Amino acid sequence: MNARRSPQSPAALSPATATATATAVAPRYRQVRSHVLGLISSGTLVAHDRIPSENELVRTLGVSRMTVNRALRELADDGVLLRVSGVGTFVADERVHAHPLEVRNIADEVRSRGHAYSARVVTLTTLRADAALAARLGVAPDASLQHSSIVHCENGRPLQLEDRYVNPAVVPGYLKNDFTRITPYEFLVRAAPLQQAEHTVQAVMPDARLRRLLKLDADEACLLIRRRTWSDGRVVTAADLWHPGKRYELSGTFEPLA
Amino acid sequence: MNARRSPQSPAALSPATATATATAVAPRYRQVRSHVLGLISSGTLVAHDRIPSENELVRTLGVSRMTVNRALRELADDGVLLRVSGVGTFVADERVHAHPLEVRNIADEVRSRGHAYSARVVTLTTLRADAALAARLGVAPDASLQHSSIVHCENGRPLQLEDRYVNPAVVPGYLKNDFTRITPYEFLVRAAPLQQAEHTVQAVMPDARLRRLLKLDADEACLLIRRRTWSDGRVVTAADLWHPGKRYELSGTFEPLA
DNA sequence: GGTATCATCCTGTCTATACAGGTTGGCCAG
DNA sequence: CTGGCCAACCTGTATAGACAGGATGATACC
Repeated sequence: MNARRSPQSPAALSPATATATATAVAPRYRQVRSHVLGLISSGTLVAHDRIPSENELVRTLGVSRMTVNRALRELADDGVLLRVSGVGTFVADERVHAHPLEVRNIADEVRSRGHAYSARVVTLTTLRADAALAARLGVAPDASLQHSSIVHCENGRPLQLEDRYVNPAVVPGYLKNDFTRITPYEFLVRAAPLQQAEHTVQAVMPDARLRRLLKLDADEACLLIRRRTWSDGRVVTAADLWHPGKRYELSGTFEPLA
Repeated sequence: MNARRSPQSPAALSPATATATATAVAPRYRQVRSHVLGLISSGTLVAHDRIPSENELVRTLGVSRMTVNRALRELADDGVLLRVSGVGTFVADERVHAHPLEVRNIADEVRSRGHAYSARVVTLTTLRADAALAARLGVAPDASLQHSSIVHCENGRPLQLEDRYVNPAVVPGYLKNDFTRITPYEFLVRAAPLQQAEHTVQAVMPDARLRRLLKLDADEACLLIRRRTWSDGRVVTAADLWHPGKRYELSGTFEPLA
């Protein structure tokens, strides 16, 4: 079952090689990438659908096969597409997989998959560190900490609950941000250069709060990533990142230096 | 065949495409990648050093510039190199942003904590690959595979259930081992050098078998690490590593920048 | 019916060539 | 010495053409 035929494209992409239009034009392989992402985000193609073959895209978009190939290969690297040699290229299924313990901006990750990012702020508070938090952030017990609790969503579905504690002595003004417009990551990396990070990964059973905020199924486990980041030898922030077990996995390749 | 008669040069790479050697030859851009990684791991080049330009590598390695370009671009994407348009390509700083999951011997891990390691062999069987397993190991459906199911214990308590599938065409004699005396890891790294590994990490709910073998609490989630390792371009083994959520976590720390 | 073969399509890789635009260092004129 | 110009080099992108090898369906043969 091959399903959908190629949705007639409005012919070629940018004004071909019109030399230099005043404003910078995205590279062609980027335009091909956007075109395919558009087919997915518009709903024209959904998971498991076959996308037009490289040669079809060559004809409809008026670019060379190597250019199409690069666009599709990168989308496959990003997990958006699945390529099967000799068969075709398909829209990957929904399971989200992020890179191994990497410190990245979740909004960028979601957008790179061609999906809509949104955030919901659950709570923003200033609190006093208990013994565990004080040890985790390297501050005195009872020190003042800023705490945010934010749900990051992909296409409106919860992808991560982020419980974050920030040491105001290192980065002041954290709670003044509008976290529906800027992610904690974006603010913090600008405020304090990231120099060291520590991760732990655990599987946990969700409590009632988690089930509610992440809209979890009854029999769904949670992947918990706990992260601390340092700048200038001091802990900038500690975060608990909770992910729905059925829709999220870490993945990555490891290549020993030859 | 042999389209690529290579204009031989001093330190060319593989013997071009010598038809079908029994073992698959890595693509040329992969060989370029390995060559550059070798310069770094050998200490010939260190952080901030400039690496040979694309055209130099073209001359030294006897490949086309597009092939070199792909290798370097991918290494830059991985954060190994830093490319500056118009200037050159440099070895990047030590990585702060990513931490690969390493492949380690669980017996060493346990012993390094000063604890007693023991293993219980649950099953050892030869079986035929179904479609999913065939895809995972890159073999034909119905191909023969060797499977081991082993519980690794720390001080007598289950720490990991390892479900492992081995391609006997790559490493024969896997099931002949006494896995209470040698771990699958120890046998396999000796039989086939580890050249690449892929991991995914998920949180899952345990089924009855898992609860029994890992002696899990009723409300305990499971951390599932799925790993594939390659040698000479072929999948040596695929493993499902199940860990009790309450007693296991992955962790990693990144060194500060110089 | 079953089976073997072949044409066709697909992705994956590789090459040779080309042009763009940025950077750098040297050379020359003022 | 300074400033401007330019050649040489670098990466980034794009193209056309080619072959390899897997997958697939049609066709011819037994």
